[in-house]
Amino acid sequence: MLVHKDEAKARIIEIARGIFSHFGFKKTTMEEIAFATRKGKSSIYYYFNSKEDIFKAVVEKEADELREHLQNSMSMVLDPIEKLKVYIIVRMNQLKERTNFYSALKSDYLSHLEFIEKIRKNYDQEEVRIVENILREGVENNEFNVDDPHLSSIAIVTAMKGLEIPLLLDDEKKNMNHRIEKMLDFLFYGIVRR
Amino acid sequence: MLVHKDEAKARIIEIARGIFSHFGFKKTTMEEIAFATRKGKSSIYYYFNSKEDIFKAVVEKEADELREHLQNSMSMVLDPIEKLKVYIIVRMNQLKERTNFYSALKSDYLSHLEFIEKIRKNYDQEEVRIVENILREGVENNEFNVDDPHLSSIAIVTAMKGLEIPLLLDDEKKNMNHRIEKMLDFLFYGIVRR
DNA sequence: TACGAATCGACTAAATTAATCAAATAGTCA
DNA sequence: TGACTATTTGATTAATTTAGTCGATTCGTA
Repeated sequence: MLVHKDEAKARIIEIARGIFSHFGFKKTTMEEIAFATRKGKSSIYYYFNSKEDIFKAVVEKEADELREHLQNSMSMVLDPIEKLKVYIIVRMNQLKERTNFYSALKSDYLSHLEFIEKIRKNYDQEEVRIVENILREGVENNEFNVDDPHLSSIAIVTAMKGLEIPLLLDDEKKNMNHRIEKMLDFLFYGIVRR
Repeated sequence: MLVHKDEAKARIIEIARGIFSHFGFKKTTMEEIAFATRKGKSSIYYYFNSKEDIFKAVVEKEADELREHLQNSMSMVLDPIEKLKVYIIVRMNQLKERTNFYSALKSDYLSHLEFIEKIRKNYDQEEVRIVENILREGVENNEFNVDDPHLSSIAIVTAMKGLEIPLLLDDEKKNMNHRIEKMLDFLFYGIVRR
């Protein structure tokens, strides 16, 4: 019964993901989620307390998958320079694939909603930590020349955010990899100990 | 002033088309249309009397374009057999390209709304007339073997509608041309005078 | 049968939204 | 300029929509 319930929840999350990704948080109604899951609206509330909760679960699952993908990719690499490179590239490519989802969120220009911001900030902090760890490793290995890893990691993550915008807005996803490589060159030229 | 106003209307129609095509009629709000056109919501009402009116204008424009495309394609062809073939193929391919628009409409399962049905029926009648004319031509040329062109044209249009559904629902657009050809074979084997 | 798990319909309070209107602003031409 | 029209807008409202609740019903199963 416990397992069964979790299965049902997972199914709701997955179906809701599809709807949220197309219509965004605000425009997605509980009734649609219910209808798509072939349940009554009230049944959904048996599994989740609110629309927000479903949305959080969806985003968390999304984040989990991204996280996992990143960890898998990085687990192979030891050298901090390569690690940072892989991290950024994989991250950007994943984002590229998830563009639909994120652009749907943007289309609620309700994005300012507290809890969305909160989720976002949490995830940003996690990213900063990951990058920071890579930087520290690089400093220890004497490969990086960074005096304030924390501040630097914030700068790098911020730079990545900056690259997200043209990625989400434009459809010039083709030049993207090229642009990322450029940025990496620039970044390393300043960071790597010569 | 008159021209200027029409330009503004045309611009609103075009921008609204984009929003409708993504969110469907119901989920699209006047405020969004206004925001996207960089106008106040009330300004939109200066150009259109209602949301319905905007939607009608959008659909009409869409239909006009399809019509024009069909006429262009058919103007080249004289033989009724070829004409019918071209008509069906072009029509289905156009529909394929416009799938986004139509599938957004489906996602309002408010599609039942009277006026959407009405628009649809009007357009269906027009299609029946076109096909009917082609059939009559074919009968006169002694190429077709059809005793009731009107009824037959309804049958053919209905068959095309039948093909629309898998086209809209599935994403197997690849097999589509193949399927259309099959249908045409079947159709002609029964229709063409041997 | 009994008992908890799951579903559902009916309902409400709150939020959203289409449409209106009167007032403000921009544009034009004599 | 000033008078007149075209356009835009903010405030408002009436109607609709929707998130969330609750009590009742059905399902599964032991």
